[in-house]
Amino acid sequence: MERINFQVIEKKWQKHFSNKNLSRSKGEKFYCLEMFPYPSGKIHMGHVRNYTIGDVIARYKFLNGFNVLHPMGWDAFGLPAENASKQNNLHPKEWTNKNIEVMKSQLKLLGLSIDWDLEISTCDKEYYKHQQEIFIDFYNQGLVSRKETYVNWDPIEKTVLANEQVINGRGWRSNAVVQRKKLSQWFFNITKFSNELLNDLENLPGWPEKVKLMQKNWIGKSLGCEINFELVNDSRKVNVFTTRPDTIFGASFLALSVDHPLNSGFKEDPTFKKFKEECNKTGTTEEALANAEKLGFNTGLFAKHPFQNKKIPIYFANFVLMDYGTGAIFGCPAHDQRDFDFAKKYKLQIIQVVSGDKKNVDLNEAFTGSGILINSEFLNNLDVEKAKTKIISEIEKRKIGKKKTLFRLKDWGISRQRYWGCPIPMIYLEDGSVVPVDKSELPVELPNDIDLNSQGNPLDAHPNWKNTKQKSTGKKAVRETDTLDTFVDSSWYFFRFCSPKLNSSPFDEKKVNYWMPVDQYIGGIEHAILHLLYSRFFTKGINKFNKKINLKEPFKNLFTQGMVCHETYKDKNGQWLYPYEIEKINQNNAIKKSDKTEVVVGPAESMSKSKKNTIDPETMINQFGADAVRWFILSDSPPEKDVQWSDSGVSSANKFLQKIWNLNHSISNRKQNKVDKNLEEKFSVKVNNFVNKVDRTISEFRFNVTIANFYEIYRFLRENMDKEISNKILNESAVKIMKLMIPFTPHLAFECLELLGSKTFDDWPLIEKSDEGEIKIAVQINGKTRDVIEVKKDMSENEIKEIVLTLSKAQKYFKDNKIIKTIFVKNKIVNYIIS
RNA sequence: GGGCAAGUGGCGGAAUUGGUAUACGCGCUGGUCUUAGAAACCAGUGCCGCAAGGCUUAAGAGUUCGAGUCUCUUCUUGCCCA
Repeated sequence: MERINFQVIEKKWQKHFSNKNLSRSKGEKFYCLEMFPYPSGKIHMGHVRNYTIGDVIARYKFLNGFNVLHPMGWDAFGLPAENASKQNNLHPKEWTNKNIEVMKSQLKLLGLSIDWDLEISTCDKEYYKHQQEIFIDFYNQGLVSRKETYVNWDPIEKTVLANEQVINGRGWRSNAVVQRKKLSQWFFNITKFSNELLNDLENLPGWPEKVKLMQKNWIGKSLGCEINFELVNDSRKVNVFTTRPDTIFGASFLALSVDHPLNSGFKEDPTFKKFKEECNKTGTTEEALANAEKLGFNTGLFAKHPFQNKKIPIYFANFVLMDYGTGAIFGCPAHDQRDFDFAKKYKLQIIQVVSGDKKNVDLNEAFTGSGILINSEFLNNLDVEKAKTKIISEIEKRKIGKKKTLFRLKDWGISRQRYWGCPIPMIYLEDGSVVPVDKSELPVELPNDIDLNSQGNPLDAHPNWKNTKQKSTGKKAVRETDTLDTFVDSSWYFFRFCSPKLNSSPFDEKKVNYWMPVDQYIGGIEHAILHLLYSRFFTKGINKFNKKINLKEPFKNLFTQGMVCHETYKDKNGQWLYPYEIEKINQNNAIKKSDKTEVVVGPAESMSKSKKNTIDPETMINQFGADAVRWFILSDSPPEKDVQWSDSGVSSANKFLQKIWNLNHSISNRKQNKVDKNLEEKFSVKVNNFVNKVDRTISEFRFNVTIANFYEIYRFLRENMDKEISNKILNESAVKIMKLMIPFTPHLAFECLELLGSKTFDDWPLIEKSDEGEIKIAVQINGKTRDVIEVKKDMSENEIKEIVLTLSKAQKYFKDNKIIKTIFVKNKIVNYIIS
């Protein structure tokens, strides 16, 4: 058997790829982009899957005549670099660049069709200088603002923590109790585009419905109205927002946020102070608010019901927040669970105003379904939707409130008290004004000489850097020492790839108008909301101020691939073990290699360092070859679903690729024997059908099915090697099939094409429609399949009946029975209904 | 609690979208070759049954000549939102 050395051919063809990209002078453009990686150290299997999927698509499009852009870069700013620096005493820049070198070489081992001439890195000043320019443009467009908000503050680290860095109310590293602190922060006014971000989802048919739905829920548009409540014996008013104005006749209390202005009379009240403290302990997430025990502080004040002669008590409550709506609600216990819980606790009235059957019932919980209005004066007998419309128009007529749309989406806080990020290009003048840095001074460069072990933000502790002058006036100024959230870096990198070397501006509009939008974007579902929403916001922002850009959405088609999973292993002490530390005895049992003790085999979970269930891609490539790794990671599951890594799987991929080589070798050395034209024709038809199938399944992203097809065609070719088929036809067929394999296993495919003497390496086999003369049809009796017969295509019902009654296994069913009815579907089935 | 998915052999998964259920791969069993193992090759592998045959797509109903696919109910799992 002929053997092939994968290491040798992979090196050979990678050298060949390195001076080629997928661009063509002719052909429609196709921008294929995978989410760029964070340079954490080494690539992991998730990257392998993501970039293999992308490579298949990029190569497939190229082979089909498209002019393909397939770039790669590095999402290179971020906290891990700072942490690693403290541990290894290595500057974040050096740590990051070292990782980039390693990961780039690993990606090259995979044989990806990436055009490395376009490589960008977000921590490079040639990149972030343009980001600062865009920031200033956004600022000038009113898309940037400065606001005071509550943040998670770590008093030991003296820094702001992200929500996911707060564990059980403590800092993840310092273990200090996290405080809610009010800080002045920079924001992108993403809410200015709330409507567009929501409505334009409808123009994205190439996005998964799931992702669109998640974004829709995140933006959270709700229609409702504001109602002004007058107070009893008090000139102040409380403006309330509600999405259920139809339940106004069920209102039995008002609930206000502790930060509501009405608190002015209570600020010195010790009970109120204690209550407010209690409220601050409750988290701010919607989930925490819903689950927390409902607490109230009775103000002793009353509001007048706007439609009835009735007094309504006013409470401060822990489940109402100042930054949603107006910071005040009216409570309708019968139809909102939180209000219901609250009313039960404080013994407030529960008035049912919506009912499924027009009757009052004793409610055990809030009724939130739809129904008919009751106990509601002029709204009675209307359904919920009609009642909403009517009450809103009534409220507007009486000038006590107005219709209002509210979004759940909040502005995007972008200030981070970190060193390793893009400096925010703003300065503070002595007169208190805050202005952008002059564009001619960009970039505001990160200083290299910093002390990462200082407490708080290192930039704040760097006086030389911090103190500056305004260029135009020469006035003394202090720099903003916060850096940008790293989500900003990844919100426009796809623009930069269109002209990555351009120095004068962030991008060349002509190139952007040619290449954008990204035709196929590929990445993990975990970015379904934030990264994709922010990128859409940036595109809309750029579109707003740059009139040369005509682009509403950045990503035409989106594909979200599943994760790579692996079994987990624990030793008898409950310690996680790496796969290489254990030995499988059978499917469910394993032992530890070092001491032969028993190992608990856990279910497959997404690969993570903490569970030690990771497999190193480079080790696998060295052992089985890059083509086998690529092949396996696509073969076992549909790409959108999770895939379970298995060593036997990748090993069998390697064996199969070896067989493919061997087959091609046999074909190229085959001795010609007799030729049967008829047989040869049938053979060609089958090969053609296969080409069709592969083409279809690739375009549908069903690569696991494509690979199953390759196994079948291999077997078919193998079986026909000693049949009466000409060398010419066999060789042509093999060339076709190897071309189909280029997107999956480029090294092997090219090596085989060279062996077969192919003249071209950059085209796709013709998709010819071809008919098979003979087809199989199912013979059913009373709907059950009793036989399958092979007949000529398009054979008539009568001809088939003849065959069924004389030759098929089904004939016995007709002996004592009459045919009552026949259902005949040409070329598919015939079904006889018999008595 | 709400929304959205999904449920097919020992496992990963196919099924031309209402027309041969279990393709293909893994695993397993037997055989050939080999000093032995590995590799390679051949055969088998949904369940029950010696067989003929019967049963089978989470469970149950419905529509249909025909349902993994459509409808309803229930159960389970996953994700998102609360």
